[in-house]
Order: sequence, then structure tokens, then C-alpha cells
Amino acid sequence: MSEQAVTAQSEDFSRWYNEIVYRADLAAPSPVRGCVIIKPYGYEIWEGIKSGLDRRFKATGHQNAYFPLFIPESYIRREAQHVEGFSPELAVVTHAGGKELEEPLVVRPTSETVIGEAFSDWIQSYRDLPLLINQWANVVRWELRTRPFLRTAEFLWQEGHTAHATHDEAEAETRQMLDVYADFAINDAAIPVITGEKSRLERFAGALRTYTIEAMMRDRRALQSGTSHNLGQNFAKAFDIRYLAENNVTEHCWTTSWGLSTRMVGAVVMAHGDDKGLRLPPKLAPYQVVIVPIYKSDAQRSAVMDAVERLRKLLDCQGIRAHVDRRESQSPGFKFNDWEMRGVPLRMEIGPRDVRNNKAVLARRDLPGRQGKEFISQDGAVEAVRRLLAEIQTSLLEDARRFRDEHIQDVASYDEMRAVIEAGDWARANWDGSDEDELRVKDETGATIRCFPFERHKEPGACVLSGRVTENVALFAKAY
RNA sequence: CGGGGCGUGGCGCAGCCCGGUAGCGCGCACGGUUUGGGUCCGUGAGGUCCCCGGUUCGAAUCCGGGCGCCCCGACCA
Repeated sequence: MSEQAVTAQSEDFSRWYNEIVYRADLAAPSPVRGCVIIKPYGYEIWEGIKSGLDRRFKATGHQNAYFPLFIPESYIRREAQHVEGFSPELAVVTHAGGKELEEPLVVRPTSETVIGEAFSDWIQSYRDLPLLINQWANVVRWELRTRPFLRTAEFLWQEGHTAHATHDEAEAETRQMLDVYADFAINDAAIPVITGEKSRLERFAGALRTYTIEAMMRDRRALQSGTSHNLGQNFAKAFDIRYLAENNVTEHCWTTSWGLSTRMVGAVVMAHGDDKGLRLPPKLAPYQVVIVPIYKSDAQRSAVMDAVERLRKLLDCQGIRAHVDRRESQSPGFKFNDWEMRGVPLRMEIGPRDVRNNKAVLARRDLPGRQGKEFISQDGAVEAVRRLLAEIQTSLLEDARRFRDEHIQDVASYDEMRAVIEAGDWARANWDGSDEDELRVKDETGATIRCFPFERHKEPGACVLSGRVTENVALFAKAY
């Protein structure tokens, strides 16, 4: 990596990102254009994301299920805005079983339609509500340009689909799940996301309202990292999802959907990475501690490996994910660099000197060079590791938060906004513009409205474009 | 679909302008050396130079045509 430092220039950063994704063994280039190959190390990060989310979904009463990969083309057409939004990027199966199908099957780009069709059968009475379902699945959207994890033709995600009796319940669900995402992003992924509502233009095809968590990457670009949609009664009407209320009147349900994808893996890479490669938050790191043994002679090796194995077991018993790098053909120095590149939060070095003194060296990945090194006694290893992992988890979040806050600027005029965007930062502005105004901003600055943040950092004021006084505050940024 | 670039061992590239029988780095295999911050040395395996046609005694190199891929933009989790 020495020849390619992370810089604030997105062009360099993109190169850094691609290289690190492949070198750290998160993914492999796919023989099928734009599709995914996630390698074991990258997949384990995804599994960490899955378990963090699944735990939260269970706590909010959601249950997992699985729906078909194929969707009859006619389903997609039933919700007007939905077709319009997705049709350009659909992959369609026209032949199967050796002959042309009567009705083409779409490879799901998202499952509102099939799940809506199923829900209409499942739901009869208000007693069946709320219906809270999640599915872990892969979906396909034939994107024009792809990047590993951030945008691939096929990606893995979870999509939650719920049905409720009232608008308010659906709205509460939509907001709750956004909060779940934010909680996960902040506390597990150490990414200080900003929650807010999407503009009309950025809204999900067919939704009443779309909420988002927006993350700032190390090159200051924004990444939409999860979304939650209040679908109103649009899909309920299109798929005839109705229930009989207590007063014996038939009503349409109010539905929601929300999703978070393997893009989150890319978000972790881009939000924390540095010149040396990945920096993984301990909660998501496949290996939290890597133990590198150091020895010269065979006698030294057996003494060192005994101590190493003892410590590994100790950590393992405490639920700490520890890995011993037993490679004989690689020097310790090589291993240090290798694991730093792969983002392991903590490295434990044990050599003959340490064995003699009952010591070990711990090196944390979040701090540069010597600053991160600490001598500990082997007896206190578990405690020290536990303490440092917690500190690293916190420090990554704080580091990212500081970075984020330094690069969001409040602006009072359109000129100011252009300058801030031009410089690469995010601009926070009073906004009361039309769709056309929003498009104009995109055209002229390259920035889009990431969201109208829930957390207000700005007083009512004049819209930077229309000049009308408004309470609305929008966050503008260039996005991935 | 618009603009730019590139196709040469597994990967990254040089060679092309000015034709002469294919080279470098990484990786891989084997041997030795080294191991507290990316060891070093030696030996070796591995190539239809994207495809088709033309010019020529001779084409990776020149000419014509085709194909593929990447990057920037439009679309997007």
C-alpha cells in the first residue's frame, strides 16, 4: 500500500478501495460482469452484520421467512411507480424447461410484490396484524456501473416486510426499523450515520416516505447504508392486502419495507480504512485478535507455541475470536503487515523474550505505529484484550464522528453551497426547493439531497435556492 | 447510449513509433538463508502476444475489419 496512500481525492480513494477489497481477500473479481464473489473473510464480516441485525430483529418481534427468487412479470406491473422505478434494471427469465414461458419471470430486484401477494392470502382479520416478516436473500438489479460491495448486479441483503392496521402503526414501524439500523451502524459497525428522510426524488418507487441512514466515507462521499419505507396503502391496494376490522369493516393494510445489504461491508471498509488497509470494528471483525508467534530455533518454537496455544484457548473460552498465524513460511514482519492490511483490531506478539518474562505485546490497529503497542503480562491477557477491544470499538466510532463533523458545513447561500460541495464536504442548508431545483443542484454541483436529517443543527432560514423561508433543512453531498 | 483508454504467462506491466524469432516485477514450485516490522540468494515451471484478414523473406510491432474489457457520465441499496 505504501505507493498508494488514502487521500481525500476520490479518484485515488476508489483505486485504494478496489485494491484493498481484493488484497484483503474480502471479494474476488467475478467472471460474470458486475456480479458478486464474496470470499470467506469478507463473508464473515457479512455474517457479523447479519447476526447483529438478526438479534435486533428478534427483539422487535420480527420473524424470518423466505419467498421466491422469481416474480411473475405481471406482479411488478401492478404498482405503477414500482414498475417505473425498477423496469430499467430488471433481469428477466423468458425460457425455462426447454421452452419459452407463457409469462416471463423477473429475478427479484426486491420482494414487495411477491410478498404482497402472499400477505393478501395470509391476512384476513385485524387479529392477523401486525404481520412482521423479514427475509435474508439475494436480489438482482442490472446496474450500469458496478463496484464491489457498493453496487453489484446481484447483492445479498435482508428485506423486512410488515403489514399494519393503521398509518400510524406503519409509520412507527418504519421509524423503529430505521432506528434499529442506526443503532447497529453506530454501535456495531462504528459508523456514525445520520438518520433522516429522503426527498421525493430519492424516494423508493411506490413509497409514501423513505427514511435513510447516511454514512460519510473516508473520501467524504456519502453512502446510503440502509433504508426504511412507509409504503402507505399503495402496495396493499395493488395486491389486495385487506383485513376485517373490529367493526366488521374491510380495510386496506398499511405496509412497510426496509433493507440493509452487503453494501454495509463496503461502508465499513470505506468509513474506517487508512493507508495500511482495513480497520475493522471489533464487533464485526472475523478475527478480533491475531496471535503472531516469534521464534528462531525449534526449541524456541515449541516454548512459544505452547504459550500461544494456552492464550488462544483462554481467549476462546471468553468468547473472543482469536486466530493464531501458524504460517512457517512467512516472517513475523510480513504477518504484522498482512494482518494490519486485513484490519484485525488487535495483534498479540509472543516471542522467546516474552515467554521468559511471562509477557506479551499487544498492538492495536486503530492507532498508528508505536502508539498502539503495549506490553502486558500473560496472566492479564484476557482482561487487557477485552479492555482494548472495547477501546478500539469506541475510538473508531469517535474518529469517524470527528471526521464527519469536520466535513459538514452549514451554508446560507447557493454560492456558499457550491463552494463547499466543490471542496468535497457536505453542505447543510435550508431547503424549500422543487424537484426541478434539486435536479439543478445535482446538475451544477454533482451533489444530491442525502436526507432531511431528523436531528436539527440549523435554525429556520431562507432556502438557498428559492429564498423562501423554511424550517426544512437538507444535507447535500456527492454520493456513491 | 455519449467521452476516454486498454487487450502480451495467474496478476501488474514493458516492448509497438523505427518489423528480425518475447522480456521485467509480483506470485507459484524446489533448495538454502532469514525470522522482535513487508529477508536474501540460487534454480525452475508457465505465453494461441484478443480474433480474422492483408502487406512482407519475416508481424506483438505496419494496414483493414471484428470482438472483448476497463475508466468517466446517465441509472441505482
